[in-house]
Amino acid sequence: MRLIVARCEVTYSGRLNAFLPESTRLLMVKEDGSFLVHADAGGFKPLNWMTPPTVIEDSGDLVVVRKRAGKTEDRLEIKLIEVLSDVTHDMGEAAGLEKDGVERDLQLLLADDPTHIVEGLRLVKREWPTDVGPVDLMCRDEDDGWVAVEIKRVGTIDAVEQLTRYLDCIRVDPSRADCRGFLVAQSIKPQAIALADQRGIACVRVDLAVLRGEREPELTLFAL
Amino acid sequence: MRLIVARCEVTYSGRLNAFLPESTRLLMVKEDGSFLVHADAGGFKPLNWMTPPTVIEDSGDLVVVRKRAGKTEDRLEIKLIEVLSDVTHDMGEAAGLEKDGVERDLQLLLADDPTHIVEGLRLVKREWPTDVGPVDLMCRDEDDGWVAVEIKRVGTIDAVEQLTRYLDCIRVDPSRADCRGFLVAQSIKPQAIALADQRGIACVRVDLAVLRGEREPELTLFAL
DNA sequence: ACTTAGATTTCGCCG
DNA sequence: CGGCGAAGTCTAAGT
Repeated sequence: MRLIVARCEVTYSGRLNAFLPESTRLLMVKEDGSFLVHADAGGFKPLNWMTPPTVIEDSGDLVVVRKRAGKTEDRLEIKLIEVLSDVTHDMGEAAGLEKDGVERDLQLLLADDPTHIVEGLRLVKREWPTDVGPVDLMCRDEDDGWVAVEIKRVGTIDAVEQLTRYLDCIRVDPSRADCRGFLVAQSIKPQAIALADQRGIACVRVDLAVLRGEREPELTLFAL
Repeated sequence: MRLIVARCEVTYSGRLNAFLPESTRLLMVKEDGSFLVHADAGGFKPLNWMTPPTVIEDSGDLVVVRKRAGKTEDRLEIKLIEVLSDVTHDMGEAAGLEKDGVERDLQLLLADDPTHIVEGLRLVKREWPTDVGPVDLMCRDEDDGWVAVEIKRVGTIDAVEQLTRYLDCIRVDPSRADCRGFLVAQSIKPQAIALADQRGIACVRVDLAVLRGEREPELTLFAL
């Protein structure tokens, strides 16, 4: 990885056009061809960047990063006015990132015990296929009625649209014409709830810690 | 900006949990409290990060970055195994980024001259409000018929869904029951065109350079 | 190669 | 402050 700290001007042309006037910034050149321009503020996002594959030309006072993007070309030009530092470090190969708590984990926990969604619910199949994509969970309720469940970390209007498409598909089969829909998420947006109501889709909020049994539900009615 | 190159382990807990085993990485501490962990590959996204406001504690062999996130706390722990480099640069104040060519620019240009969408079209209002969000442009055609226009940089199936929701809402008013829908974009996906056709929504491709009058339309029929 | 859906999405605007 | 929509979104997976 090469790290250059320099006063510079940056011009980007490609999917849009952008210009950065003279200032001191960090230029990062990764081993895989990634190129990033970072300011000393502004959170995790670079001011400008280019993802691999790139071609980088460095003529000393001008760095040009290019990439083929369809029929046109993405181009990043950095005019170096004063280089304050220019070092290269060998970092070896990267080690993998292990994550836990994303949508897939929610789905596995709920598949393991669908009663967290609604009492008496039983899993028929995870990733139940339809013509327009797989339903996260297909279940049966206490009365043996079909229930299609869409799981999200954050429930938005798009999730309701997605579940609606599935239900349209599922209900074509007369034996599943009465299939109900559930949107299950850690948090659900008001507009999603409104649209779900319109379409007769139920919304359920779940808590990751409760699903794991690390914490008791806040409300336990008539616990026996 | 402080730049540390070190062999380290990283643990994140917050919205999810994540762990990075020992490897050499770049730790970036920005003046505004942003903290980033970059590998020597993987594009513009850091492996781990935290956006301001943060509290950073550095005990020499352990760096802890903390942030209040609602009722819980986000926490990033970096166990330093070997520090290869640790330098700080003063970068002064940041200079603003100027962008051009995003959806907003398209919308302004088309609002200024809707005839680029279809001959004879006149603007009634930009960001015309409905119950499910604002329509980009509400117009009238040559015969005084209502026309709702959705503008995107890239027209996808989602854009058609969005415009459909708007139209459902708009057409509730009997005086606008015949309102037509237009999807206008620099490029439109084949599937979006197919769905739009099904729903009687027209698709129009526009060119940023043409809108600006920098270039003539490729096809001029019977130009007078 | 193209499309779909997730992401600690982030970011900016507007209420 | 929260909701909502755009983003040079990026990225991984499926087709």
